[in-house]
Amino acid sequence: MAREERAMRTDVETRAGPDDHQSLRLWLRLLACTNLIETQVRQGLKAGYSTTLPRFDLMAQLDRAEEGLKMGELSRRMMVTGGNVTGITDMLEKEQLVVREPDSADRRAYRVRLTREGRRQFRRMAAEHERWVIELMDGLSRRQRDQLVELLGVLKTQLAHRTASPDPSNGKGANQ
Amino acid sequence: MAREERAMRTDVETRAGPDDHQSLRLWLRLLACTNLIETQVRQGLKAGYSTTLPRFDLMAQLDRAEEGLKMGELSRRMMVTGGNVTGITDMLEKEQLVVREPDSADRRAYRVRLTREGRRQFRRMAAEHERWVIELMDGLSRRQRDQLVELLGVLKTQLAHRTASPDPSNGKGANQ
DNA sequence: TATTGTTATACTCTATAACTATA
DNA sequence: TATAGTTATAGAGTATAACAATA
Repeated sequence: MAREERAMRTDVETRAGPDDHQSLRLWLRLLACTNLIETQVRQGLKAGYSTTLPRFDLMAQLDRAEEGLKMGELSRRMMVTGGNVTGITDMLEKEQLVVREPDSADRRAYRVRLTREGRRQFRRMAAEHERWVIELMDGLSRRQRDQLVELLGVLKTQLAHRTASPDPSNGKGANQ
Repeated sequence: MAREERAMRTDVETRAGPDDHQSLRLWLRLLACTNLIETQVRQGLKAGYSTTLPRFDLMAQLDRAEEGLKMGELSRRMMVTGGNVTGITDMLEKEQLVVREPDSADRRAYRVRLTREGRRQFRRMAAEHERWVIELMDGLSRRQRDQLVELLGVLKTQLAHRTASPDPSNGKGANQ
């Protein structure tokens, strides 16, 4: 009988040597924590809802956009190229969790929206997702979590400046 | 002429609402920071070395193992199933960056090692990788980085307990 | 001409499962 | 029987690039 292989990408920090630089250790630790949590979340989404993180992400974007979003807007928000959004939307539409509706102002465009079932399912997922996260984080004190949120906020701001737009002058817009 | 689509997975935090729970905000922020950095690193590895993070990871494991590692050991350390390690190793071997050598003690097994060229290239990559990371982190003060390393250490420890081995009694070992 | 979205293609990473050769 | 590693397969996610319809 076949062996069941099971593996989860989790602790990349094993590749840090003992005398590595502080920033490198920080990065590997950051990555390790993220992978540990992400693995759990992915498995939860798959086991409980047969869905994936990008699908969850797309639905999350729509959940906060009553009037729906155009494909290009989804693409930008998810930071993913247009073709991918088409693919994910196709799947979700086939499962009747989202619909494409014609955009009244631009006949090239659609507005993608959650269906009622889609919204219902997303809310359920999101609530459970939050419970997972809360549980995963509960080894930290409230104060420690606050500190982390704060420090990561600083880091994120710094990173955004460095990474956001390699060439903002290139305002080609949309799907890019 | 075709439009060049470019996208980087970066800021997932856009999916957080204003009144979300603290742990959820922490998680989304963690994910955002990691994605921002990871995107940069991936691009750097691709642009400068035509390689990927998993390949880098495998080479990093080997760099710290003078006598090489068996496939199963690589699999465990990288937290990836055996088939994947075979595939990545195949590619690296074809490029003469690693070699499989017969294991003297077990004729079923190989020891995978970096070639001289592989080690040379890895060291070069690793040095540049570290420079990228240092630069990405340098918006934080030394003290802030220390705090982060510390707090993430706590988090990681907690997570490891929760996630490490779903069933440690199952000592089937190896490729699993 | 430029933009919106789709299609087609290709590649990497991943898991599952069956298979082989040794142990 | 169990383990080491491979092979085969399948699927998701991603990017690139060309395309049709509309602006």
